[in-house]
Amino acid sequence: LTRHDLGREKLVERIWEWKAQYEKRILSQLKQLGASCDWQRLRFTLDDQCARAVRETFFKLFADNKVYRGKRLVNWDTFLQTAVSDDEVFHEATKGHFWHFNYPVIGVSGEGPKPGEPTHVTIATTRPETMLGDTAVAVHPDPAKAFDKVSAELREKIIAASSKEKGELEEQATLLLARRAKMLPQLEKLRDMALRQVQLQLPLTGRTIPLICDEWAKPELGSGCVKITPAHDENDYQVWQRSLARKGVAIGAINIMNTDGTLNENVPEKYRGLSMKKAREAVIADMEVAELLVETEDREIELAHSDRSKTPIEPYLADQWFVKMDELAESAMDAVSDGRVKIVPERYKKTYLDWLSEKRDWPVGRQLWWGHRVPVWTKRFEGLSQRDSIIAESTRIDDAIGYGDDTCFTMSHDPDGTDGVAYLCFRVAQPEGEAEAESLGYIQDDEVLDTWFSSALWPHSTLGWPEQTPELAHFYPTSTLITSRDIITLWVARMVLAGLYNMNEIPFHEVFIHPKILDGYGETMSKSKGNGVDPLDVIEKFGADSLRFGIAYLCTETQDVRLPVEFECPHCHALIPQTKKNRTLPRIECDKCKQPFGTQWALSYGTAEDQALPRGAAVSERFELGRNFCNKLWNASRFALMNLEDYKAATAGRADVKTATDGGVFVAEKELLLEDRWLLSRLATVTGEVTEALDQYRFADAARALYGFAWDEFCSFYVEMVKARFAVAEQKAVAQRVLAHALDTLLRLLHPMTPFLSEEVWQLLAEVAPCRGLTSPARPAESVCIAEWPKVDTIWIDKSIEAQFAKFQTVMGAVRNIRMEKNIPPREPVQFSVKCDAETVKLLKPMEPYFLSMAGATATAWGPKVTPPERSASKPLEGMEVHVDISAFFDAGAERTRLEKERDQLAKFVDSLNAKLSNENFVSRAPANVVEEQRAKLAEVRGQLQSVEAALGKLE
RNA sequence: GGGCGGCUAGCUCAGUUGGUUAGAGCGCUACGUUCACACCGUAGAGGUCACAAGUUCGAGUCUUGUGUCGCCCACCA
Repeated sequence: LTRHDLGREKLVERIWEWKAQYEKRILSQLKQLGASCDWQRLRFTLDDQCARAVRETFFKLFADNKVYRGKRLVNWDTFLQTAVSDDEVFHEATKGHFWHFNYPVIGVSGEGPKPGEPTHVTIATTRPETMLGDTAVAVHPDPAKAFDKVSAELREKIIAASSKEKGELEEQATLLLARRAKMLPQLEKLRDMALRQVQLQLPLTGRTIPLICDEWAKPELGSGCVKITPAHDENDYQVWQRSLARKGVAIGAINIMNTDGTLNENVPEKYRGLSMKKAREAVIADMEVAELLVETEDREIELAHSDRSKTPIEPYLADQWFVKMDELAESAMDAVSDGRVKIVPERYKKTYLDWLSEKRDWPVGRQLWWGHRVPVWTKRFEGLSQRDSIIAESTRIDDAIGYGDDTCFTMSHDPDGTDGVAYLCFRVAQPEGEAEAESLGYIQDDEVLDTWFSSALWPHSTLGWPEQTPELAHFYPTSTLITSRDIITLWVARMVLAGLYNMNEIPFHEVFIHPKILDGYGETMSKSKGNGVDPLDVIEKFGADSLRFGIAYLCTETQDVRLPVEFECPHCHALIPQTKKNRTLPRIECDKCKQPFGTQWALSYGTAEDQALPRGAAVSERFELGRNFCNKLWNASRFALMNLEDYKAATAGRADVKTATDGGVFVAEKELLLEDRWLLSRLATVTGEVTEALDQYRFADAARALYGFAWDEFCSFYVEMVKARFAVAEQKAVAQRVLAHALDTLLRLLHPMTPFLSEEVWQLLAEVAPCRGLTSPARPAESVCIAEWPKVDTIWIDKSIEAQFAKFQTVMGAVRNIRMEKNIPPREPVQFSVKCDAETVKLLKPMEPYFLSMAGATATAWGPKVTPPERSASKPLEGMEVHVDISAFFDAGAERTRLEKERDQLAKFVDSLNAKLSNENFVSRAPANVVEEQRAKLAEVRGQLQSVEAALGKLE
């Protein structure tokens, strides 16, 4: 349905119906979540406020002389915005024809062509119907020069071209030369005719049009002459503009199209009311009858197409409201240049500044029927007397309303006389004033304002402007605007300039431009394409925190994100990939269970049967990451809570304690085990990383840091280790305190990304451990969302502790690795020994219980003099050797294979290091520390290689 | 046509100021359900970092060019 089918009132009614449907859905979902919302009140408040602010702004601009009436070409989507039926619009995308027409020459003041001059000018067009709006035919002002220029360009191309393309290009050059020889005299003759202002007969219309000179005519194409239709073609429009700027012949512009896509009263009667497509047929037929159709040529043509209807766009000339941008744009540029508004990432500053620097006036009118209507009433006048009476009337209207500040009256005159238009603008809706104006013959403008006009006011209009509300005073300017890059110019720039204009103050301090989510094919998700995911479906399937965390995880600085979409079969829960084909279908059959289900389209254009089908959700597997993570967190939290039942807070003020950053106290330092100090160090480091990442809008970095820490360090190591300590009475209390504290901090850090989960655990944690904290045990906030953001406890950050712990992890990894490679059954106990220095022994010996619980391995010996058992699998590590006794599983062949593989790898590494170090350039030019590092590495790896070779030798 | 960005494992993406043998999740392979978690655990396989030239002792990282995909703007950045 188009607006013409319905009429304005019905259309608006329909839109409200659609809105109401959406609201109902949202409301019911809010209810399910237990939320309440006075939606009606909110909606009307916002709508009223918005309308008021729009009118106020427009009035200010109008009174400030920043609004004017101008002309521009509007790209008209004939299919979507007009009443013509589907078969009356052009659908061909690239196939088309060139029609060659002859326009008779009637010379200067009708005396006909001079002897030797052509009697006809031939033009070619892909859109014959537009000839009814022609206002000139153009020929190049200097065809010889134009030919030379094209030839020169072609020659440059030939030089740069590959040999394959060369032949073709050279052929083109030859043709061009031949054409030049043949056509130049004729074109120069036409140019001379244009200079003496020769007129042509425009067939079918009875009008005469001038032959003019303009660079748009291309001597190398067609006949070298081009018809000019300024009201329906962008390039012709430019020709018109140039002709106005030049002295001499100024051509006109005739719009031949109604807004419903039919021809208007500016064409001869027989064509009026025809659609453009029908008019084309008629024009061609009539030209043929008049014997002015020279030939028809098949051609591939490029036309601008509407993104939505896929039909070609019909440009047409329209009178429009413009807002002058010079001062406004300047103010918005300054705000960013001098840093009052900071754009993140910074490269988008360029987009913003470049666009504004053009200071192109903003056409604010739109030929739609929904939106804020332009609050201007107009009345045409002819002659001075009418003009004077209109001025008198305007005073009367003012009087009728009673306050003159709220109306603004201006007039514009036609360029050529005393006729013109009077404009009345009302500041606020004034039924009496408007009625008075209408009774005097004023008509309200039919256009509505660009949607970005009201959007530009968003930061202050939503806070009640133009009233000076407390909200406005408190919240304006806001802190950060978060948006997508494709509306930096449309929205961000305009919000800044509107804010500065209305409020005299920027609307926000920072603008964060986030990446954009695309579908699996790299296309922008959109409702009309049907390739989106419904966040509500994602929440239904994966959970709200999973969605939120998943999005944060994807929010990297540079990249757009591809999100392959799948339908979830409501019957068997299989996932069916969304394809370009199935994404617009109202019903789909499941690949797996072969049962049909409905999609989001079932409601809009499915049959009743489709609508009755259960709906398949549109989701993406990429949110599994978030779901798994949340699940992991939940289970780890459950474990912690279970084991904190007899938790006792630490007592403050003990003498033998480590003093923390803020002077508070915890447990004795000597009570803390290596793993505690490792965890606290990591926790402090990660807190710093997350805080910094969030401060800089690096959401993915924050999410990744938390994911890695929570899963690989907190769960996989600390929680695993703490299990063993809970079994030992005297170790339990300290472990509990550290665990409670770590979980507490982790929840605070996670809260921005997993608010529901962290809040739930926070509440449960408060039950078992109401008083917690490292430095000064205290009762935390009653909700995590108001809990203080964790500070970085730098006192715990200890790189040497982390390095020591890494040693433990490496040995653990080596033992596990050997177990797997030797196919030792998981529950089979093994024994191992480690050759290492005395310091490492001190470090690792206390960890023996963990080797048992986490790798099923018992240590038999530690120290520098350890020798491998008779039948063992060995692994060289940095400064250590791990030997696992595998007498029960010994397989000499397999062990040899493993060692040989290891040897080859190490040998390769040694070679590459050797090569580097024997390169004199490297040794002399690289920084000393880098060279030293490489040397140390080489020594280390050589040692490892030797031990592998020794183990191999022993096997023999 | 101009501007911006992407191209790294089968897929989706990280990769700081150039410096060890380039990482993660999913998927894949093998093994494992007994004490938080199979939405799990342990281990493993998998990469000519789009291509070409250059700078450098050394390039995924810097420079230039080419290809390709995407977005924005298009008489003008």
